[in-house]
Amino acid sequence: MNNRVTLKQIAELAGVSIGTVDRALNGRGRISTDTKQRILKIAKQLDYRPNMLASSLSKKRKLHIGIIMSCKPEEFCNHLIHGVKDALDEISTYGVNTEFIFTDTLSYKDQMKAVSMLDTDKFDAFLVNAGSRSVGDWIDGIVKDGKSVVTFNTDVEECNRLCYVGENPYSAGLLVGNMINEILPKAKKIVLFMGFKDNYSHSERCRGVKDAVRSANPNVKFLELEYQDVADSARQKMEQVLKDEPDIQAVFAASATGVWGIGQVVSEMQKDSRPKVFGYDVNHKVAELMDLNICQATAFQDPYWQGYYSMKILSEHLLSKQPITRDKYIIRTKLVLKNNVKDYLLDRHQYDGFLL
Amino acid sequence: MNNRVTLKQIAELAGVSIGTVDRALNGRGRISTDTKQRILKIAKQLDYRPNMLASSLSKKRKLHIGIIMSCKPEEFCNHLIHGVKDALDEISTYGVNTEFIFTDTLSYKDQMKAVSMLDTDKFDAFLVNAGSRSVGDWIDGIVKDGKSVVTFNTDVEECNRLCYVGENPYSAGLLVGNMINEILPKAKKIVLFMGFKDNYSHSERCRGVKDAVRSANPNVKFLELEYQDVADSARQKMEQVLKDEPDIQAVFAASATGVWGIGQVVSEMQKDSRPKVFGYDVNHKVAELMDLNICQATAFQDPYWQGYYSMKILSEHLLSKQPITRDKYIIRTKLVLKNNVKDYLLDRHQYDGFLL
DNA sequence: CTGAAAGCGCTTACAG
DNA sequence: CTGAAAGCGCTTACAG
Repeated sequence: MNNRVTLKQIAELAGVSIGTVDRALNGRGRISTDTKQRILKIAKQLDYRPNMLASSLSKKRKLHIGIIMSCKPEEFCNHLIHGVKDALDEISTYGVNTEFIFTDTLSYKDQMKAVSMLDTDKFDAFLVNAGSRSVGDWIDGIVKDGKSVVTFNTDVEECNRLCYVGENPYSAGLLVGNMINEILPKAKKIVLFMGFKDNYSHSERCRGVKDAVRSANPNVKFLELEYQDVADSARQKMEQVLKDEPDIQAVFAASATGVWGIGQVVSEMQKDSRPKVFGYDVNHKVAELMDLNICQATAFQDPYWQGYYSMKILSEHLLSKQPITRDKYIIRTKLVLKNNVKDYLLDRHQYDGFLL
Repeated sequence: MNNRVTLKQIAELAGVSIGTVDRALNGRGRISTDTKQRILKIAKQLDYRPNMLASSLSKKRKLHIGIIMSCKPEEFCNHLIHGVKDALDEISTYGVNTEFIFTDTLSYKDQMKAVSMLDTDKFDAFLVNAGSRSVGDWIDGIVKDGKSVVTFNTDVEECNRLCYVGENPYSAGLLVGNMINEILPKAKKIVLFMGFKDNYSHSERCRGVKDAVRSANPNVKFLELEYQDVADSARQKMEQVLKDEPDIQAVFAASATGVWGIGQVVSEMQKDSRPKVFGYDVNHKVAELMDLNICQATAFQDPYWQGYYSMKILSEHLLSKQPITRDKYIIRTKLVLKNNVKDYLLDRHQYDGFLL
């Protein structure tokens, strides 16, 4: 509509039928090279841009997309889910529908168990929150069957996925490390807590923290601990490390679970002997610790938009047949302080008047 | 398509023509109340949701939207413009086109001069970067003519605009104030620089900074200065204030222009006598000052998404005839440190793999 | 290799 | 108050 050129206009100018114009423009069926060239030239001259509405309406396509992800912790995963669903709402009239395949954790075992019971033939594509490197093999198999896969929230680089949509955990770690430098420019000893040392996101976040702190403060010492992503375990490890090393000035925990366990211990300490706590992710417990000045800063991954854009990028690619141009679409991790943490505590991302 | 219910199916079930179903569902023309009720009931039972593609395709509507904004500083405004254009790309097949009305500044005078030469009858709606309170009167006149107005980037609350899309400058100020507290928990004297004291955004940002700092540090003293949003003016005021008050520990400037002027002066001082600088907005000069450890933190407004979503919200409202449900759509202002400032220095928002 | 025609789901005059 | 029909711009069998 508007002033835009249509197939019909091109057909008239070229003296052919609109079916032929379609063949020239979309490479369907057989067409002689010279009429094709003629039509292509006219289309370019007139700046023809196809009307996607009409195109979508006439090809009554059905796309079935599977979403493989964990459903807990709910406080985090619900944001991912809502993002995916909102994107789906925008494109469901184009014939896209989805099926969520939830697992309890992102472990290889859990994900493979869920996937093995799946009739993958029903699906045209998958969105996968790739929890572990080994999922890459499954993805490669799927891709070999001609299906498309986009990873989101966590990535597996060495596989044939189309692209990744999510944070860069190393950069996010640098940012938190930068904050530690601002608050404790002369820290001597810092403890880094990881849920699992071999969890890519956790270890990358810690690597970022270390690199940022070391670059400003080369003599700092780091201790690294694992808490199995369980708050009680973090609490116990924290108690132990405080006994062994009473002079630690800062603690970083790579997940909200760890922040909570550590925060419990710190809250029982004398105010002037407390180490500063730097966390990851936002939930009500973390917010509470920030309010008490126990946790100084945390990081927000924007899971809603990770879900939204992974879904949107995948389905637009499938619908338009246009190639995906980038390997990674990075959602920047945001630094959250006491004062703005409440802005990130939304039951659903867009509630309360916040958009981004 | 898909499994979704169509007008035709409803028509068959109700034993009427699809024209009648359309009249029932969309309140067009005359229709007897009982057939209307019957059709509405069936539609609800079947969960009928109109196919917006088909709807848009058949009503060959043309919407003309005017965008009133300043075109400088370019480093900032280009992000707004690109956001608006990208949103437009997504909806131009729905028959929306736009016209930019650029002014040199956001002053009432400049904006009214541009607007007075405008044939407002051509337009269905306006997006306006409302620079001053007085623009509200013009907006009210436009709205009285039956046109829709959305404000973006800066707001005028007391007028009949549909909604505002942009930052909350007071909250953003709180965030920067929070950062000052973390770095200088015992600051005694802080200078606040505003481009213009009666600029709403600038004064709100400063109010936020003050409130946040005072809540943690009640005895702090504030000095307030104006620099007419000119770097050289900021530089001179800074030199003067350092003479009068050599013991200032922190400076906040409410715009990038001010940060640059102030940063020049600070860079010429001895390292150990330098006050810490906290800024606003991101550009190459601010990034340079951060790299030199002169500016400790700055705030990022996300102008790209302000432009994108203001355009998207306005046009979706016009196209769908659905009411806008919120008065304000807030884009959260992000805290930027030395380490991540480069992630925000993009020629165009989505370049370099960053999405959000 | 090319054309004519039906159809996607909706809207909009036009009859009656 | 209601129906039948044309049309939005494109795609897709089906003829030729």
